[in-house]
Amino acid sequence: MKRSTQDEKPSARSARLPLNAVRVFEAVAAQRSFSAAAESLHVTTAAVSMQIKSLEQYLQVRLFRRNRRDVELTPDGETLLPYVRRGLDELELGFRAIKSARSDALAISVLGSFLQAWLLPRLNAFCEARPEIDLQIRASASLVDFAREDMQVAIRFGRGDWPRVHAERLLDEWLVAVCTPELLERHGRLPGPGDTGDYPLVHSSSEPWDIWIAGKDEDKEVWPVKTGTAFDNSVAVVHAARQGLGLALARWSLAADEVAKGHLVLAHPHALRFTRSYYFVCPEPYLTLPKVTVFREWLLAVAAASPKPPD
Amino acid sequence: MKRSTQDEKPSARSARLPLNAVRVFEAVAAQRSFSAAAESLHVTTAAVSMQIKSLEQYLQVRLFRRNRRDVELTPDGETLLPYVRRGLDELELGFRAIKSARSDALAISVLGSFLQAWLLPRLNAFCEARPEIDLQIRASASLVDFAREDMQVAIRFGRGDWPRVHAERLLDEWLVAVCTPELLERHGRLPGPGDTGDYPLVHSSSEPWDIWIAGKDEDKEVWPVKTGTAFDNSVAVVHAARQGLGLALARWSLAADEVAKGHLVLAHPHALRFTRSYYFVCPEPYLTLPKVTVFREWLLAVAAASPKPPD
DNA sequence: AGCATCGTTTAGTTGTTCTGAAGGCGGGAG
DNA sequence: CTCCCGCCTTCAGAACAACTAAACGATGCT
Repeated sequence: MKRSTQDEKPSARSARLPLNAVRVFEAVAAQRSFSAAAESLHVTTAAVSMQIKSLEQYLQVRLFRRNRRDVELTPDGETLLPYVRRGLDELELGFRAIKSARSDALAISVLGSFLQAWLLPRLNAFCEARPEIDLQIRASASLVDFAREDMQVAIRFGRGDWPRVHAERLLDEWLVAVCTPELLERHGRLPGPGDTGDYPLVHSSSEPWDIWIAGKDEDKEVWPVKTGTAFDNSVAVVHAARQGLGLALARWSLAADEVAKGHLVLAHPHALRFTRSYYFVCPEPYLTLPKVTVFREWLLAVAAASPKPPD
Repeated sequence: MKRSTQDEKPSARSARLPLNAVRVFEAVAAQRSFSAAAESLHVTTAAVSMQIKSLEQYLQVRLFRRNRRDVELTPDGETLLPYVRRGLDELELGFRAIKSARSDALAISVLGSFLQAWLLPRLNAFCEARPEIDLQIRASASLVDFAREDMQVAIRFGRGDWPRVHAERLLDEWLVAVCTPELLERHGRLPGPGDTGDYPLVHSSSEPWDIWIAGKDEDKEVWPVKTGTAFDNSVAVVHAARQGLGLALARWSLAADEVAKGHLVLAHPHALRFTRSYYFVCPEPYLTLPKVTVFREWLLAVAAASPKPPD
């Protein structure tokens, strides 16, 4: 093969960018340690050291400041890191896209509470309508990293401001005061937000009664812990209320079905709006996968048909 | 170094994704040919063939259909390609970001006509205010590929819908009918859009008089060619009008300065709005580079202070 | 002080990637 | 029809990049 020095194709990508060194760079930056990165890459520290050195030589820039006890990124390294993360994520996402385009499995990540109280009761209809799609549900409290896991879509609770994903509002959320009809008859309607009358209260650690009393949104991440019956699970609170244990402050989406069936009633017509909502989330390019499209459209339709609280 | 089989760090990126093969894949996909890709990568066809083979083995998927005369992407390859492009672009962008963070040069790509008639007259102020920034202007009609060129920002004309860049509206654009004051005195005001009276007309191929007569926007890409004095350059039309050659249909941004100085006057107060505008464009992450921030803020301020047409 | 930790260096080895030549395959020219 | 050409593939060996092990320097902890 002949080689000339000046025959670059105009669109040719510079053939020498040290991609493997880039991967090593990301590992070191993530662990802030050459040795730890070496271990996670299954090579020796020496190999990592050399890769980083070669990348630094290529870029003519020092990427890490080697301290005695640890390693930190230089400003240049700090600049580079987010690009490298996004770049490698994108490549990995591509590999996963192919894998998932080849199978009929659709893996969904969803909050346990939401799954149990909202999604599961509705999911049967989808499975029957689309038996060819093989749903795999994964309940999880933490955010999915689509580049690291074979997951195609997620339902998340938040403000829809997650970086580099397609996020589409599904359902708004409210807090309502619910109890059994019997309890309501015994104690009467609540005078209003800010007052829980003489009701026995059922507490949830994530939506404490303080919110209702303050009449404000849930922006504070951590509320003071209250004594009394408390659950660390938003669904458990609803169940407790259904058992007649007391008045519960519940997420509307989780209590709505029970209210519709008459098992629970609102002790006050007011519904306290969350600033956060439920979102349908996936990597933007996955939107073109047929099974994702189908599921998304079904989900949006079902969400739109979901009852809103009174008030 | 000890090695166990099950000690994956949870955050470790799968260490074996064949990054070099990915680069080869992109080259082949771009050129639709193993041999051409080989040449642009400065290796033999055999090497390319093996890289692709190893990638196909890794993914357990055929990426190319080898025809006799050429090569085409399989659907799976088609799926993978955009991810690979984005991923490699992002990495390359990172390298460029470091390089450009280290220098005080700010490279700007801008349309020749806009540069000449709008940007240059204003740029001096910037150079004086920020002498430490070393501006490099590049006039170009085509869109810049920030991943392939060492260019930090651009000014483009369009609808602001370019993929994967930050685009911010700078200036709207109008078409106005301009001529010298003498000509206006001789021929009088135009009766209205759709009528050019008995004026001699100066034509520009990119903004032909058909637009004015139709009173419609310039959505059609190609207009029928008109006979008569015609220029293929939007600035030349303005100059021609200034020479008294006739009535010109000119972009407001290019004629405004001449109008302000009284060298040109509007033959009709109507200004025909373009749906396209001038945009400040750069890769999103570059927005954090100080020199980009400084230039962007200056540019937005100057654009906001730029005169709007009457009407 | 002495050991432990961490990154670097060196020299030698391993393993991957590349080359060059040969080969298959099909289309178009003669 | 046959031959040659263009294109990708395969193979064996060569070239090279990447890796390991071991020794080393630097530093902090005890």
